[in-house]
Amino acid sequence: MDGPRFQPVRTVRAYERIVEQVEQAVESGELRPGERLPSERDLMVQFSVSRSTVREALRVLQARGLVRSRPGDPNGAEVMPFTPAALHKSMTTLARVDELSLAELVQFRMVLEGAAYLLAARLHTPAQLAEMDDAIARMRAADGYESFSAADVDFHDAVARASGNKLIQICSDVVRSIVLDLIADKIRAPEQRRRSIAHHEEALAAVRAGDGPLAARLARQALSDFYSPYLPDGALDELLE
Amino acid sequence: MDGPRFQPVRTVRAYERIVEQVEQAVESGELRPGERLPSERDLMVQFSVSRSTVREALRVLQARGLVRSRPGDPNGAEVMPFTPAALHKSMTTLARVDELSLAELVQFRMVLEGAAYLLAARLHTPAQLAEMDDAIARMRAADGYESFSAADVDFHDAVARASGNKLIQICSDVVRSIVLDLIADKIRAPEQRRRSIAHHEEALAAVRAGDGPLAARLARQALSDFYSPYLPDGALDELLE
DNA sequence: GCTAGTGCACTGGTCTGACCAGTAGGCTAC
DNA sequence: GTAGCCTACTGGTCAGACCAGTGCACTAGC
Repeated sequence: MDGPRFQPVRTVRAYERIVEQVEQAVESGELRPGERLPSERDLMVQFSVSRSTVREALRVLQARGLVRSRPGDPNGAEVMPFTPAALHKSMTTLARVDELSLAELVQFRMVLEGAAYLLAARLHTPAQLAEMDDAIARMRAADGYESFSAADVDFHDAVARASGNKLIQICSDVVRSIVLDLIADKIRAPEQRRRSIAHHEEALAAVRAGDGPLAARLARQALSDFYSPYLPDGALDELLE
Repeated sequence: MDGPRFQPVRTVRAYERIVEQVEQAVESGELRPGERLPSERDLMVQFSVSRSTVREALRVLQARGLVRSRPGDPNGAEVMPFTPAALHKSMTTLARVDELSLAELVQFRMVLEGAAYLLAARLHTPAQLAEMDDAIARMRAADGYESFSAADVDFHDAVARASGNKLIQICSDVVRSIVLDLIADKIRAPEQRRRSIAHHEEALAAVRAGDGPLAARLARQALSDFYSPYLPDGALDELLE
């Protein structure tokens, strides 16, 4: 049985080949964000396929967030700058299909935010600290849950950016929005906001002082406090050293 | 200017409506993995659209990993169990477009693996420990890079599973394969393998002893050692407390 | 001369109807 | 009873058509 090692043949659909080619052009930088693809009618000539096939390929590319098309646009589809939308979508699906529990999501947030604070404490710039100060000020001034939440998101985003790691930033953002979405219907007591602000201030002080481990621990603690009412008892304890 | 607050109208394409409906059916559990969608010709009747529109919707659903279709199948498209394939794809794209540096990816791995070890140290089962032992044995017995790498992956996967957090497990897996892919062309000295095995054994001992923080630190250290040759000096130091 | 308005030539979105190569399951011939 | 064929499906692809939009060049009015 040691004859020539044949590979299983993979029947490749025409539209997949188109997707591959365009994808590769984008990834190699040959096609840059903002540039335009030829029109569908041009593409069908270039790839010598029918328009349906071109369109199916474009649908896949669009689902992956690589291009966007607009009806009536005299140019072809636009190559998009990267957005975490596709990442967000697939993670949301993962969470919705109930493969993921809320506890797992919050745990993941604790891990990511902890890392973000740890890094931010060591790498922050004065401008980023100012952003965090500003966000906390807006949290304190907020007159409703919506404005409070917006400022809160801004704060966390500033920390994530200060971490210098875009992947941490993106994933934090995605997971945060999923978690907030899942508990959106639950009521948040205004009293919780005061405690939340205090937590943020403590963590920010640690960041400012350059004490990464402390900042990380405070961040995890704050998340645990905030979300434990929605979770089984002790679900997050493992991450609070 | 305080008239009725009009919402900007969003023109919804027909195929998007189909995607939404099917997606919702899958997420709500109305359609379970393994079940079949009606055939395209049936769907065009049910949605009262043309087959092209149905097909474009199916392409999007397929790109999201929700369904799969096979030519000639007398049943319709199959609803897929969740796979992180879509997640993997979008993260790979993110890395390929050069939005992400190798350093950021490895940093992210250090964060995730650290968390996995921390949790695994506290939650592991005897069976999972046995899997880790077995993987290390196979690493030691490996006669080539390929078998070594496979055993290595098994080890890390066992740890990730022992963490009890599927999101950590999936993301670790995705990021690991991306990183390995990025440095695949670089040569790994066999001498590195011995050191790697020693690192794994140390970390496993810490896991077995239930010392999560130690296991996490060792795991991060091991990753840092392994990848630092491919990275700018000090790129990972921030995560080694 | 310059601007405001109007066509027009294009775009993407959708539809219709057709053909092909596969597959599975029932039917027939052995 | 079984091996093999037949048929009625499937998804993949093609061709050609229509529509509602969009941007731009051109023109009519100032």
